[in-house]
Order: sequence, then C-alpha cells, then structure tokens
Amino acid sequence: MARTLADREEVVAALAEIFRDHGFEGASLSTITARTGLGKGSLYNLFPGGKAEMAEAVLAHIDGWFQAHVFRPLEHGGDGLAAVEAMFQATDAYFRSGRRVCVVGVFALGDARDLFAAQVRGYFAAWVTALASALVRAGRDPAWAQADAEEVVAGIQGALVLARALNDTGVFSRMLARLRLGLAWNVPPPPDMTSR
Amino acid sequence: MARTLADREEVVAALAEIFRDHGFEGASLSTITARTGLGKGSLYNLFPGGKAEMAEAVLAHIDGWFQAHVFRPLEHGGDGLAAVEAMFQATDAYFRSGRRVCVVGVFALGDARDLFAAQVRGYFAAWVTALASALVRAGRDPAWAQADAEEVVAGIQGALVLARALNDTGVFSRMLARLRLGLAWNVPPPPDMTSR
DNA sequence: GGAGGGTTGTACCGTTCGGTCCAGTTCGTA
DNA sequence: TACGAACTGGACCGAACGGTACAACCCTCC
Repeated sequence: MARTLADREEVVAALAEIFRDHGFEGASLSTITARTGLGKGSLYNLFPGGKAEMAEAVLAHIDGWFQAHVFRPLEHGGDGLAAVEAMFQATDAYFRSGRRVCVVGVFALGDARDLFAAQVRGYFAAWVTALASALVRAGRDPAWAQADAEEVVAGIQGALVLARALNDTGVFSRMLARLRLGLAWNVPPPPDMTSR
Repeated sequence: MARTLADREEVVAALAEIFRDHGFEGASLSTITARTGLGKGSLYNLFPGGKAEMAEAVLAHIDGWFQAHVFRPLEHGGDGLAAVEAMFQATDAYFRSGRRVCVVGVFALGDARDLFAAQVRGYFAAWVTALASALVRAGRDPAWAQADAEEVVAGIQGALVLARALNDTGVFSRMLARLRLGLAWNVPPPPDMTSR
C-alpha cells in the first residue's frame, strides 16, 4: 500500500530521461504520463508541486548521484590522480560516452534557468571545487587547480553539446582523452605565450 | 511601402536575443510580440512559416555572421596563427565575454534539436573545419588539427554553459585564455600518458 | 468478507499556446 | 487628392497546456 521508495526512485529516473530529451519547457505532462505510465493523479500524488517539483527531484537525484560517485571520491579519495581518473571513468559511464546529455546543462541554457538557478549553480560549483581539491592533492599548484578544474568541467559540457550537435559520440571520447592528458602533463603556462 | 531589408534584419536580431534568452520552446509568440513590438499579423507577414521560420532566420543570420567574421577569415586569412587569434577576439566580442550564450548551442540541447538538426550540425561542423584548416596553415600536424579544433569549439561552448550556470563571466575569459595557450604550445601527445 | 485509507486513472477546469483572419491604416504613385 | 497594394494590430480559433477534483480501485488489517 505505502508507496515504496524504490518506486519513487524509478519514477525520478524516468523523469530524468524525459527532461534530458526535452528540457523543462519541452517536457509536457502528457509526455510525462505517456513515458512514465502514470496518470496525472499519481504524478501529483508523488509531486504535489507539479512539474517544477518533478524537475527539482530530478536535479536532487542527479546531484545525489554525483555527490556519491564523483564529488566525494574526488575530495576524499586518497590518491589525487587516481581520484581524477575515477572521475573520468564515472563521467564517461554516466553520459554513456556522449550519447546522453547533461540535464543540469540543459536547464542552465534553457528557459527554466532562473527557476533552478541555485541547484544548477550548486552542481557545477561542487564539481569544480571537488575536482580542484583532487588536483591540489595530486600536487597541482592551488593557484592553478581551480582554473584547471573549470577547464575540465567546461570541456566535458562543451563536448556534450558538440557530440549532440554533430551526432558524433567520438567528439566526447576524444575530448575526455585530451582532458586527461592535459592534466597528466600538468604544464605551467610558459612565460612567453607566443612561443611555439 | 516595401519593407526594407534593414527592418527585417532588425527583427531577426531581436528574435535572436529572444531565442537566446528563452530557447525555442520557451519563446512564446506573446513574448515575441511584446519584445519585438510587432503584432502577430506583422510577424506572420515577415515569417509565413511562423515560429519555426523565425528560428530558421535567426540561425541563418547567425551562420552568416560567423561565416563572414569567423569561418572565412579562418580559412582564407593568410597567417594561420593570426587568423586563430582573430577568431578568439571575434568570439569573445560576439559572446560578450560570456554574458551572451550561443543560440545554436541552446537549440542543440533543447527540444527543437531535431527541427533544426541540419543547421545546428552545419554550424559546428563549419567552425571545426575552418579552425582546423587555420591550424594546419599554422604548421599543426593535420592528424591532430581536427581534434585540436574540436577541443577549442567544445571548450568555448562548455565555457558558455558554465559561465551562465555559475553566473560568472570570468569562467569564459579564463577558458579563452587557456585555449589560446593550449594552441600556442602546440604540444604533441607524449608517448607515455601516465608520466607527469 | 467487510471496512477504510492510500493510490490511481480520467474527466474537466481555466489559461495560454501557435496560428488564422480581417478591418483598418499607411504610403508610394499618378 | 484619390487609388490600391502592402502592411499592421488585435480579435478570434481549436488544440494543448499545467493543474484540480473525484469516483473507482486496490490493499492491508481486522
């Protein structure tokens, strides 16, 4: 009788895929009922706040996943470089090598941005911060680690955009490989930017 | 009497900002009439195909601008490195150092992706190809130039996502600086990826 | 088996959507 | 000044929107 937690989790997972495909505006309740198999009554029973609450639940779900599988390992994993490598693997798996797109990124660019500004900002800020801390642990100069981390997170997001736009997952794989290399070199900026 | 080209250009420019802010789904006709100051009659006189034609006009307008100010200079400018530097400057100016977002990127991630798939893909493909050709002219190994170009274009797109999500244009500026440096170094991948 | 509360599908609500239509206005031409 | 085509704003349309209400329907527990 009592709805189990697992049920809600399943629904949230389905909602995540719907928002991923259609964005917030594009995901209509009729789409949602069709793809979840639940009527409106059930949906509003689970999410009294309507579509906005569904989206928030999805964002929270995603944030929870990244906290557990990406952010915390980055911050508390022992070896910095190993933690970074684990992040790349988890990221590649999560985004299915570029076949999947980032819901938070979609929300960041879409019309719903203002509605979910705090969650969107928190997600990316947490990612950058966690990655930077791992880089510092790996020996990177703290003054550069933050910018390094930004570059990697932005690179991942951009690769998702490009992979979807070009319909070519190779872009995502290549980008991940290059970001890995860039961190492995760990080269400080040269004094003369024009030298080649 | 005959509507001048300038008028249409102005309307398309206004439409571009609307789609930039709201995406395709989020830009309702009422928003459009309010922000353009034109009634529906005028809009449908200019764009008989409705919202889809407006969006196509915007994409064509953007493509035209990038062709003229970015792609062609990249492909036919004399010095490869100078052409790349000019691209970075034009890009920074166009995106207002990260305050503006990329309409094509927004469309690529949004629900309208399928409607405009060809234009979205064409835009990014042209950018990558043009940049790669300039890199080759600058002496870069053709085998790497394509991936270099992908990295830069993806980096720019990702920086736009991150800058908007974090509401911090600094991300965009830093990313542009790093991408410039990355190309200036022009470092080949090391044989041993695990070395630091 | 009967009772009763949580859960479900669906009919329905007012609103807003994209789009059509047309009477009125504008403006170059003669 | 008079004409007529091009243009304009806004009333209007059916459809679809997000959301509400509620009767039917399980279950679980006596």
